[in-house]
This record gives sequence, structure tokens and C-alpha cells, in this order.
Amino acid sequence: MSDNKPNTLYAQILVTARKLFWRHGIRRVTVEEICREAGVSKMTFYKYFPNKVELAKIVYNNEIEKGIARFREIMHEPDNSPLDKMEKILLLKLEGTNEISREFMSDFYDNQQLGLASWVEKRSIEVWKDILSDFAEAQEQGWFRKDFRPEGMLIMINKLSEIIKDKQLLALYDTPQDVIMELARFFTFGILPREVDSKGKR
Amino acid sequence: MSDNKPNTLYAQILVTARKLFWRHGIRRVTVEEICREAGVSKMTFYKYFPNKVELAKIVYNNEIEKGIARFREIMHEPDNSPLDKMEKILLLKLEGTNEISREFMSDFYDNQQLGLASWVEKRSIEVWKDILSDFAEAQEQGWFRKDFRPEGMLIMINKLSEIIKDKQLLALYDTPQDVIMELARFFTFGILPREVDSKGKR
DNA sequence: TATAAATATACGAAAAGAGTACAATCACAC
DNA sequence: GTGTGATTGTACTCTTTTCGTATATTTATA
Repeated sequence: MSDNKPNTLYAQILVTARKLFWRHGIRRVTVEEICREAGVSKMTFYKYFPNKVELAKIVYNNEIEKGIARFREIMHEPDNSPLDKMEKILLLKLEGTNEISREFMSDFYDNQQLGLASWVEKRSIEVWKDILSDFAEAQEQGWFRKDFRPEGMLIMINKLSEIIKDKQLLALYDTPQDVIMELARFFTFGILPREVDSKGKR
Repeated sequence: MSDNKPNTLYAQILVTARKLFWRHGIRRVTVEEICREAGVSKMTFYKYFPNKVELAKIVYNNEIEKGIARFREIMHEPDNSPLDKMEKILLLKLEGTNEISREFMSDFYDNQQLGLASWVEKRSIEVWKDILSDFAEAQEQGWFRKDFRPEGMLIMINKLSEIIKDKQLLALYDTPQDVIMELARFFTFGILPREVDSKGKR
């Protein structure tokens, strides 16, 4: 029924909605506007999506899934050293490929009436589990210290991505990439099992 | 009556409105939102401004005036060589200090009903005259070729500011500033009266 | 304490947005 | 060509949002 292949009307609506939601959030964007921008009639919209909020959920889900995919890719790439992985994950954050627009998210949380906040809550627990299992796997393979707790690491990664954007810090280095490399190095060698320490060098 | 000094409620509303209009345009922003963000009651809003559209006009005017002021400053600074002036004007454009948000402007033009488009039209003719008189003055002082037409130059400056942002061009130079310098040099020496050519060097 | 300024709340009127119905149109297989 | 399903455009109702104002209350200040 709902053709989610690219170059379909379904997809057109989806990318248009993402673009608009990203810039202005959900509440500021109207269904008619999405239709106009996507070059699609309102009837077609309601054929594929029940309403704006459900569309927003789908957009959100797609984005999360894209993030996870990229993340998993990095984690499972065998040629990556732990240092490489750390660097790439931080880069992912920095580039914002993995980041969801503030305008978008604040609408998710503000409109409590719609129950979006609790929905995100539930959804992010699933994602969390997903990512943690990846870390656990990596841990079994000896990528990380046995007693290292992945939960804490995820929180730190988020904190780190804030640090990366810090202007004062940026002023100390030539490029954002340099900051990332520095942080990744600093971070990684505090996590690695001692025997693997040497492997992390590049 | 309408206290337009900073740190007044009037000014608070103005800067808040500008911020919101800049990001989302006029139609997406509500009066109540401006009030909430500015920490001001709705009654106070309507004390100082008749309505949202008039507020938008004031925001627009202020911005234009700020742009003209900076422009005039550059044009009248006696220590500036023509090359310097050109460079600084292009820089002004690049930094976006002088640029008005697209979201904002498109609302001005789209809502034909409100007559904003024609209002902007009228307003920009005045501004145009203003700037052109500055150029004429500069021309009398021998900054430019006698047969040079300032109208064409303004159009070219706008075109140039687009060129500056061109990514392919940026790739050829180390920094945007380099592009500007190059363009300013190129542009200026085609405009100067021949006798002044040497003065333009730096 | 008097006075002006600002706020909070509530309200009716107007406008915008959501979602649906239906006839007209388009695209394409047969 | 004809028929079929997908898509559009228009028009409409119903709901929500937004506007602008009225009124009573609070705050700040001289």
C-alpha cells in the first residue's frame, strides 16, 4: 500500500516534510504547505498519511534509523581501530547527519497534549537498547575494558559533541577535525583494554 | 510615546520580533509568541505596535537603515582607498550583516493581500536614491570614472555577493576573504579613473 | 499614598487549518 | 480507442488558532 520507495509521491511528501519540519518544527508547518511544496494534492497526502503528527513520527523514525545504521556501520567496520571508530562517531555527531533539528524536537516535547513526548521516550528506549547491544558486542570482542559501562559512554559522547562545538576550544585548534582527533584519542585510550592499547595507535 | 531606546519594553519586543521573523518569517510567528519570548504582556505589545504587520515594517525599516548606515560609513571613511571600500562593501554582504532573512522577505512578498510588496517597492526606491546619491558624491570627488553608472554597479555588487558564496570558487582560494580581495581588486581597477589607478594599490 | 505602567485573564470575532466529498483529469495497460 | 485506477482541484464543514480588546489586578515609582 504505502510505497516507501524513492521517487514516489510518498517519498516526495516525506522529504518535503522533513525539510520543512527541520527548519520550522511541526506546529509551524501546515499540511497544505507540505502538499504545495511537494507538488501533491491534499487528497494524496491523506491517502498515505493519517495526519501531520503521524507523518512527523515517521520522519522522526526514519531519521533515528538512519542514525543507527550509520552508527552500526562504523561499529562493525572491521578495518576501523577503536580510535577510528571513536573519531568517526564523533564526526557523525559534528556533521549533524545524526542530529535532529531543535525546532523539530521542541515541538515533539512541547505539545504534551499529543503525547509525543512519551512516544519519543518509548522509542528512544528501544534505540538505546539497540545501540547498547552493539557496544556489548564490541566489548565481548575485547574492544573495550571489561568493566567499562557503555551507558556512561553514550552520555559522554553527547557531551563531547557539545564540547566539539565550543568556540573557545575551536580557537585552540586549526579545524574542528583537529579537535575531534584530539578528543577521540584522549577518550579512546581511557577505554581500551590495556593489552589493546598499542593497536589503537595510527 | 513610543520609547525606542534600548532596554525598554519597546526595544525588547523589537529585538525578539526580529529574531523570530528572521528564522521563521512573519506568518509563522504569532503576536502571543513574540510577547512570551520578549517577556511582555499582550496589552503592552498593542500599546506600542498597532499589529504584527506594522511591527514587521518597523523591523524591516530598522534593518535597511542599519545597512545604509554601515554602507555610508564605509563610503565616507576618508582613509579608505576605493579598493578598501569595495572590499569592505563586499565583506558587509558576505557577513550577512546587511542581508535580510529570506523567510522574512518571502512573507513580505507572498502576502500580496497586505500590500507589503508594494510597500517594500516604494521603500526600496527611497533607499536606492539614497545610496545612489552617495555614489554620485563619490563620483564627483573623482573616485570613479566620470562615465561610470552607479546603478549598474549596485546590481553587480549583488551579483558579486552571490559569486563570493559560490562553493567552486571558494575551493580555489584558502578563505572567503581571499575571494573577496581578489574580486574587489578585479572590480575596482575597472572602475577607477585612470589617473587614480595607482592610488588603489595596497 | 497617588499615579502611571504593566500584567493576567477572559472574551468575541475573524482567520486559518484540518480533514472529507465529489467531479474532473491524467496516465497507462489492454 | 476504452476502461481503470491514481491523482488533482474545488468546495465545503468543523475545529482550532489567532487577533485585538475589555476589565480587574498587580507592580513600580515619585
